[in-house]
Amino acid sequence: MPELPEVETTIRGLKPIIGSIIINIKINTPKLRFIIPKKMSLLTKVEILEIKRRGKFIIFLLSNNHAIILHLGMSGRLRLFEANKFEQKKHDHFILRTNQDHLLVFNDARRFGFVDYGKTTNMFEKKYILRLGLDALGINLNGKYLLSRISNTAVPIKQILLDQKIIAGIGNIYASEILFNAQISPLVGGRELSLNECKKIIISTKIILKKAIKHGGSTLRDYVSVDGTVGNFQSNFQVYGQEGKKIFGKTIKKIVQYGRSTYYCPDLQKIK
DNA sequence: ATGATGTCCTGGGCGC
DNA sequence: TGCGCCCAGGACATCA
Repeated sequence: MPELPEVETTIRGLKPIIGSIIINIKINTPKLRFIIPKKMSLLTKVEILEIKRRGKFIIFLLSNNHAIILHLGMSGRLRLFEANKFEQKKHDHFILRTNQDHLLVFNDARRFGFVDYGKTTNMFEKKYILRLGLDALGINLNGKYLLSRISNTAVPIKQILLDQKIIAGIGNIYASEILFNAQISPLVGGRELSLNECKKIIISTKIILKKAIKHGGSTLRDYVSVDGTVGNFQSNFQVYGQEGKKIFGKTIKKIVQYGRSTYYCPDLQKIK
């Protein structure tokens, strides 16, 4: 579910617990995508120093030189509650209580998400972090970088945008929206793209993702921000989920690439 | 290496 | 109202 804008919206909503002390952590479900390290449930009297994002990963830096890394997967969400207003729900897998009586709750119906914990130095050496490409909103991400990463591959650009090893943060919804914005066909192979087209894609990436963040992300089924409010960028989708509708008089089409839906407008996004 | 497919899960929506 | 089927925002493994 959650792509970069939803993860970013989540992190911004977590500001109230920065500087708080963790009192305890309750693990209701020992295994999500991976087994949750047991020693995390022993965590106590540790300050949350910082909450960062890397691609779609959420990183909590703690005062004991340890870090929690969390991925929301497809259906995961983090919610923040006042302790006295909280009612546990189905799929609340992980509950962190702070000294301010905030509860941070990780709910994930499909359990494709995960929570990991360990020494900060070790956490940044995890392969799921090391292999990430440049962040989609990173200052270093530019057309030249994209070109250098894709100039040898026939993989279609839609699939390339989903590859976290190349650009970290884009998911299936925003990939379609970005390519529509850049007026580039999702079917074009990486090696067919010029530097100028790569530049266009990166510019569109930043435009779309930033705009989505401004709108609090997109809510289709699962996603809500930490206070439970829904994002509304979905009302700005130009092509995603819009099969058969017209844009500038041209029809939007849905195709399947690598088992994932792609929406685009063949008349406006030509394969050169 | 590549690309197509399967897998981990639950739940919502739709057709019947 | 119920049932079965298909689909879903992620990421990875496996197979030919």
